[in-house]
Amino acid sequence: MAATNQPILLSFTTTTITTVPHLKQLHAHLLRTTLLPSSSAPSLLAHLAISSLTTLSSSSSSSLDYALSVFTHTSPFPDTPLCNSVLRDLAKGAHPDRAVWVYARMRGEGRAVDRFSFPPILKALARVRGGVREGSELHGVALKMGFGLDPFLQTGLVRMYASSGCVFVARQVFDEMPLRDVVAWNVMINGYCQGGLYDDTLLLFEEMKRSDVKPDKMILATVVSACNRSRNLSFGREIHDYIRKEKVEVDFHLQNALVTMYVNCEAIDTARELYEQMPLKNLVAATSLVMAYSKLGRIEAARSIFDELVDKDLVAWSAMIACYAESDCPQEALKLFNEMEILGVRADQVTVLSVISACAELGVMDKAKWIHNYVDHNGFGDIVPVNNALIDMYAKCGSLVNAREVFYKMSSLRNVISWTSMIAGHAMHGDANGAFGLFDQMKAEGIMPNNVTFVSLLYACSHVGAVKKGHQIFASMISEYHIAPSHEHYGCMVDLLGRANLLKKALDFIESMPFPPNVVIWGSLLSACRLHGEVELGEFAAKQLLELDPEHDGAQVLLSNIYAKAKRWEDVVDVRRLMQNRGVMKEKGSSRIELEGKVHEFLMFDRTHEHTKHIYEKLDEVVFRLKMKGYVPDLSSVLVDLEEDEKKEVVLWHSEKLALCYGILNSKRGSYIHIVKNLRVCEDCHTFIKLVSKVYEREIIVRDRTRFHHYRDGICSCKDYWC
DNA sequence: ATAGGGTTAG
Repeated sequence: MAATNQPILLSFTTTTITTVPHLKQLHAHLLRTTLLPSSSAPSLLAHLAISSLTTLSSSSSSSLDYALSVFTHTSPFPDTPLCNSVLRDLAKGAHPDRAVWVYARMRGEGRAVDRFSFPPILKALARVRGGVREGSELHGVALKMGFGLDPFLQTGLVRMYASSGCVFVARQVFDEMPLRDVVAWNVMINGYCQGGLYDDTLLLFEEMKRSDVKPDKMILATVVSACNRSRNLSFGREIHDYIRKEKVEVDFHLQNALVTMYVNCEAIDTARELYEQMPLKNLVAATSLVMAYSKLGRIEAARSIFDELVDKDLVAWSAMIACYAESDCPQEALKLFNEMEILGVRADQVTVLSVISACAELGVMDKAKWIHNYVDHNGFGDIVPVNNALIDMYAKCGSLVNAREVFYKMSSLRNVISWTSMIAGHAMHGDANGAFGLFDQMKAEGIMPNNVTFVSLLYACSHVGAVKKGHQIFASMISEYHIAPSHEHYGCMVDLLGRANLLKKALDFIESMPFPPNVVIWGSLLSACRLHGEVELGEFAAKQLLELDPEHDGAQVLLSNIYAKAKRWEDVVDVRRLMQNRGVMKEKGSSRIELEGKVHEFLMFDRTHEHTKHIYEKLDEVVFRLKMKGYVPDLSSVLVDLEEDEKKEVVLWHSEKLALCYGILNSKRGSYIHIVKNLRVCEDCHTFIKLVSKVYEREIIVRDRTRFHHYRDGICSCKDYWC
């Protein structure tokens, strides 16, 4: 027996135990063997349990608890130094509450606490919620034992109090310290920083510089991170200068803190320069750069940082996927998600939310169903924000039926965002009554609407021209719900009044605002003027808008539209020349169509599709047949003063018409055609698609920039109240 | 035998 046991024991004592099976195996051996001297077994076992605790302290709680039970069941109970070192490991691990537990066991077993016990327990208590209660008790115990002036104890107390939100008590202890070294200063400074007291952070740092303690790299990292959080670029730069002047060693953490600080203080070029100097690219710095470039819409810059990373973690992947999802590149987002999956990186909630919003933007039912299935099969199905995102996605993919299904399945989990997503969904499909009904139901269930709920409701009103109801909702928002209207609410009202051709009232409304109108508000008025051919007020609105944003392309496009409608070609030419001089580009219209799970994208005049020839032939045929039914191309949206024939071509080659013809080619009578357009559908295309739905007997669903149009038998769900 | 500092991000 001894001969077979010995080598196993030896192998256990010379290597670290890292897994529970290891420990269990050893435990079993020790319990079975009778040959070990009874006195040495417990101590050996306790040591081995410790060696496993070191690595297990950050793993799953069940593994940890097993090792802990081995530790606490050794007899006699482990002595104080042994317990102290266990406390140390537990305090820095993933389950600091277990340190508190061991401390309780220690006391219960009559083991004395010494000055070495306090720092680890305090550290653990600093990381446990509500730990300050036991922490202050411990404070008293330590004072009674005469350790009051022990710098290790005091530093631990400062940290414990500060991280429990008791910064003032922490400061009191700090002020009582007879000797404050760089660690003590760091803990106090960090305490202010974590507590959001950035002014105090920087003040204390200044105070430290006046004392005889010299700042080191760690304290500088803390201070730089305070500059980051408080967006204090100038102080951050000063610290950076100090670091260079004093030749402080810039390690990983410090470099990281500097890059993050520059990124968040919108000094992205400086951040990039520093990043380029890093010998090893750190994930955190890289990810914050990716996110910063994403916010600026610089997709290629974000991607190049991302591509350089060798070991990408989930956050890096998620940031890049979100970058695409938020920058009008839903297909790239899905592609990247797929690559991530192939590499075996497991998505989390944040990733999934980005992917759902990419699917929403794409507007393709096939993909919507795919991600929904993914959600259900990967354990995200009960997460409220995920379900809310699914509701929004289905609405944006044209299916209120599916949106409702998700909504009803949520039952008791629904929150204000779930309801608001449903209301917004009905609004975008022009079902105002559905939206109002949901609102009543929501109130009946006691869910308080928020400002976004009201934006959605007003939006529903403006899509059907419900002027009276809109006023009513706007008033009740203020009086009943005490929500102060924001730019968005005023924008909806201006939109509502403007579309209803109450332009003067819209202007009055703008003038009644308690704060200056913004670009969006003037834009709403301007587009209403375009709709109703109102030149004078349109010019006024455009002038106001361009004063706020001289680069605004939409204003110039709309203004030239108004002039074109009034056949004021010289004015059109002037505006266009202005646009060209300023390099203003009109966003190109594009339309997507989904056929058998494949997405085809068309631009205006597009001739790149493999079936271009057939598509244009079909277009000729469709135009011919529609003309027989009385279709006359409406040229009023054409900006340029061309010959009539040329204008016709410009109108007929709009991307949605090309997509539609491709759809007719590839579908049968009685089927659905689903198109997503990035801009608004023009008036001519609107008429054109209505006629196609009748002549070719197709149901056509078009999502444009602001809403859905369901065309069937020559009629559109928007009842032509749109634009 | 055993003690105090920076892990940041969506």
